[in-house]
Amino acid sequence: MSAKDVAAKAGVSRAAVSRTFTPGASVSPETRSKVLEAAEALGYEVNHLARGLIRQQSGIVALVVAQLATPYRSELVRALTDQLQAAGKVAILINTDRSDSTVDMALQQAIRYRADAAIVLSGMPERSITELCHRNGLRLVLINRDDSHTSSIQIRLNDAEAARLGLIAFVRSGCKKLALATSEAGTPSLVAREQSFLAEAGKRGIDVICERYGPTGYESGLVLGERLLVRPDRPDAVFCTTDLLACGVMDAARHRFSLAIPDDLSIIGFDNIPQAGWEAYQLTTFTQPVEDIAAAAMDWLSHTETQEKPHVVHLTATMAWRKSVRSGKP
Amino acid sequence: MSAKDVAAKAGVSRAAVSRTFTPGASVSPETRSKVLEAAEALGYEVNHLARGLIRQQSGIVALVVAQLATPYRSELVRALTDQLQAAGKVAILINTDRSDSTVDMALQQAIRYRADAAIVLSGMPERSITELCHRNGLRLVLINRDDSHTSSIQIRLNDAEAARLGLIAFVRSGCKKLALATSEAGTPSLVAREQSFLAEAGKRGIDVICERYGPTGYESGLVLGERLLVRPDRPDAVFCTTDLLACGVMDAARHRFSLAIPDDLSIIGFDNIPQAGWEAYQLTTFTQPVEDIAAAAMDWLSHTETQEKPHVVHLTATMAWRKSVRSGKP
DNA sequence: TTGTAGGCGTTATCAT
DNA sequence: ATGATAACGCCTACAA
Repeated sequence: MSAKDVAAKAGVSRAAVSRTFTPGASVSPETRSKVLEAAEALGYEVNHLARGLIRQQSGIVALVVAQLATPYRSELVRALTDQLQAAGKVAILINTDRSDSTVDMALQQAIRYRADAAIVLSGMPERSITELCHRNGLRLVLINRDDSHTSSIQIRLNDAEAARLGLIAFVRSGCKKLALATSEAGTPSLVAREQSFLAEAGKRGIDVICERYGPTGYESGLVLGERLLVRPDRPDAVFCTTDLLACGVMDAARHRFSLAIPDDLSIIGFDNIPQAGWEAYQLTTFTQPVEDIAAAAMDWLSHTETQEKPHVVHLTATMAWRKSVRSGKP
Repeated sequence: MSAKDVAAKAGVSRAAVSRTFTPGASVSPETRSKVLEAAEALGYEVNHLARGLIRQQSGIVALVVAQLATPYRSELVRALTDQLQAAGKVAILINTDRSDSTVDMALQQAIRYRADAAIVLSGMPERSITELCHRNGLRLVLINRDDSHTSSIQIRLNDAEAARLGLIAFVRSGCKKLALATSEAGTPSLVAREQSFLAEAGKRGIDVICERYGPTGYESGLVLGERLLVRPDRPDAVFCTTDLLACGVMDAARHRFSLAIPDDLSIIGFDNIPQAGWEAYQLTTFTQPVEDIAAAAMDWLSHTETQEKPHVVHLTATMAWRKSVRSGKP
């Protein structure tokens, strides 16, 4: 089942077989068809391990991700694999849920398989590992990460501007008592949203109740909702740094406090996960441009000229208006 | 950055380097440490492409999946990659959303990278491709698929028994007018659930309204709910072959027909996706044993003795009682 | 325990 | 256009 076997069966040299499977190589139509026929008969498939070895590029791209089962993450991974495949590459998926140091482990694994690039969706690689990647010719795509380094690209969102718009929406709709709900994850994008919301409020002299709890998931939202709504100075608007948190807050408001949304409480989230559009939520939020993110990564990967200066791409999450913010005037 | 470089720096032979990185090889502690030191200094990592080439096993396992962004699928993929990594393997993710023939393309890709195995979560490989996999030593794990073949394992659920239990639950709670909602996907597990529900109803002389529409997602559930609830003989219980469909049906009932669940309408789903546990749904459903599924796959993969007889593993989805079925007596 | 030599399946270079 | 030959980086007898 190797090229040698095919060559023997077709009565040609191994080189001829190789050329047949190399786009743009010079083979006569006759030998080509002889080779193809023999390959078909033998069930031959080119060995990409061997090919990668000699070509010095494997065609492999590593996807480093935590919390894959989360709506936004799975959507992004889907978009990424989709576009990667369309470009003739193959994705290896590395899960970093177990421990925090595993982002570095993941990158090491990527190096061992001589991946052409690694796309990091979660966690933060150590500087030393980043360096190691660079030395091993592993290009890095950092999505919503902070650290920058040569031979890598960062893809960023307009988190700050979005959060600012969220605050303005609350103010315009006449909300008086504003709150912010976030998790303890402290990832760059979450922090950016939080700080920008707070900063804009401060600029306008508005007080914001700030609550922070647990991991970034639905259950944390439930807890955050409870904490916020039990207060004597109950807020009438909550900006959640994530849709999952927002869903939790909404459910807490409705089912534990019998509040109506948006009449008693306005909510804004971030990500625009599928559930945000479900009838039960109809959440006003910001859309993660997953296809654009994937496209930006692909675009940079296809530009093989390894620019030495760090590269940053800014993408924008646009507001998706639904029904979780009341439209009344002050 | 190859073993040769490390050997030179450490003043030993290439073989010594190789042995240092091969668990259970005989190296003296002194040479070992010399090698490790040199490797560290040079940033050396074993090339798994080359290793796979000579060992005849790459350590790669392909995950073939469609609709990755769906809650159940992403959960399963997470469990699979997790356990794969724990076993020292690496997962390549192949997305088959684009066209139907791409399951075969996916398997071809897996062969080209000399994957040790492929785990198929979606779609159905052609018989000829299955054969090709076998010839290329690619072991196949089929999850909830029909076709069987030598050198492959099937992992199945108790779909039929679960559906039967669902019907019994409806009957016991005094529901009179039963319905079944499913998609047009026609995958083996969906069909099994549907037919078993219908069969048990038939055995008891109960009529079931059967509605089928679109892909297996929330939006289809909305449509199915609408169709079912607009009927003059409106059902008071709906078995949905999937939680996503169930959520859609529930939302249609509540928001388009102002029905209360479970008082006016009882619902049972399947999968136990995270959303089924959300306060807004509290859906009674059947739990996909994702960790067990992954464990079963891993277990079979670790047994390297390639049994020639096709192997089938049966796992059970247990009922998760929540609040979408009324508990009243007839 | 250590080093030497051969081969895994490709592709690239160089003749022909 | 085709075929021989070297090389990619590694592992594994085999011999020392």
